[in-house]
Amino acid sequence: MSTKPSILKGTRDFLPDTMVKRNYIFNTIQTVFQKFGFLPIETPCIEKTETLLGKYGEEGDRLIFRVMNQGESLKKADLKALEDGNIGRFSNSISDKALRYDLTVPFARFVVQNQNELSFPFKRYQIQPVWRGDRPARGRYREFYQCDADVVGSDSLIFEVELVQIFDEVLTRLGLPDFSIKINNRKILSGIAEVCGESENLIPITVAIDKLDKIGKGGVIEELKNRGISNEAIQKIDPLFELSGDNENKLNVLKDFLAESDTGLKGIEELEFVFDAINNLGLQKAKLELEVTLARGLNYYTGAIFEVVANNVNMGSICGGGRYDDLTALFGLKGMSGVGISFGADRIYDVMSELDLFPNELLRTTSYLFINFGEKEQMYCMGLANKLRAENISCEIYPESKAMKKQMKYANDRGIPNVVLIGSKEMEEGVVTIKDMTSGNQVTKSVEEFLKH
RNA sequence: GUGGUUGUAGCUCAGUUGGUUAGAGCGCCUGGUUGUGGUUCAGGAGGUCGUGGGUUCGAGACCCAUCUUCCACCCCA
Repeated sequence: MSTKPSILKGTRDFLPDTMVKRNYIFNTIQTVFQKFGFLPIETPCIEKTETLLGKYGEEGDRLIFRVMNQGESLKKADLKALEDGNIGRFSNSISDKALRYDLTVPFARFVVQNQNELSFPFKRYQIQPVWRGDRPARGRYREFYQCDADVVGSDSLIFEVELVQIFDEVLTRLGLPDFSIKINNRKILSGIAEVCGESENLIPITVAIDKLDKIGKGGVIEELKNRGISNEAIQKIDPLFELSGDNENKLNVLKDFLAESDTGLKGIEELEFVFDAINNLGLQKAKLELEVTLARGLNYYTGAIFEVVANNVNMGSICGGGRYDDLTALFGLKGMSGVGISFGADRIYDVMSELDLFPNELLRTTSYLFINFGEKEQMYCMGLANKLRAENISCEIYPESKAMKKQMKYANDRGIPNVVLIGSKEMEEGVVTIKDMTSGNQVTKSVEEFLKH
């Protein structure tokens, strides 16, 4: 019995015309990463569960794809836990491995494990798929690629600046017409909570104010109330909702607001450094915006936080990133500050498709198709193809001497711009007939002239 | 995970208050005399109407379940 084949929800097959566009994105990102001195690594797609669990917050843990144990070890299943409804313990009893949820945590593990082989500050890039047991939606997949660049072993703020430059360079190269790099600092968020006397409620506060642009000021205040934040604190925060003007303005307001908080002021100082540097160096297409409401879900961030959105497109953030002071400490290596960014290639793809930003010539992977007229001609064409390929010109030979109509159609469907016709007549005379598939024009030239280009 | 929504040919969709052999456009295949694609003309193939139950003399249309699609929330790349 054959069933209709299908793939898992949230996963995708990529056809060639999609792949050439995806590769174009990956190559662009990789080129820029290399330009800034980042080195490539890879890590396994499957990790020990203990490596991943507890690094992404409660919601994150829930979305990690667990991989079941094999064979005999399944007998260790904790059926009692299952009966008690303790799904977590039951899962752990039948699974001790999981698919990676992002590239940052495995990277932290990698750094600790290989610390003696690395020289610091270590700058790595990594382009690999990650998996999330999320419900798929527009721009959200269960399997998708992340393109990460991180630096560990330095708390220098020049990396924050360089990472902003990388965002700018990559997305400008890809032709995005209008995008914003939003930046904030966890220390500012801590400072806000501190000034309000709600330090212990940092997470609920940030989650609530993160939604400002979605649910508006009223909605945020309500949410803060629901989360048990005191009225005095809410009143205190209030002016921040009205924060407007340019980045400098916002920083000045914040400076007053956070005057009592050393942590908060430190955050401002860090941001000022980044803004000053970027003002000096300039950006190509990106707008760099201070966004106090930017929080981001990942718990491990401690300093700068980044998020990039494409303007005028209905799509979540296309890139993210931030500084994490102590991620490697979780694996036993202290004092290793890190900062990194991630490009969501799949979402960038979706945005570029929507805005029609892919160059047309991407699909033209083959320049010449040799029409096949028979055994003798085929061999002769293979010789010419050899010479073209030696010059790095891509070409192919139709594999059978089928009806010319079929061969031409193949060239047409494949978007091959030139067809080479060499029948017995051309062979005898030492010439080739070349048809330009766009115009339909045909010219005949000598073999030498054809190979010269 | 919560609420709603969708499912008919490879694709986009029609299909009248349940009633014979389920349609269109595009795509695909074949041909318009054996060296010409894209355009044009003439033919053709292709659907157990998501799946499994149920109501009915009769279901693509109605009911239930399940899967799937899309949207919002949650969260996120």
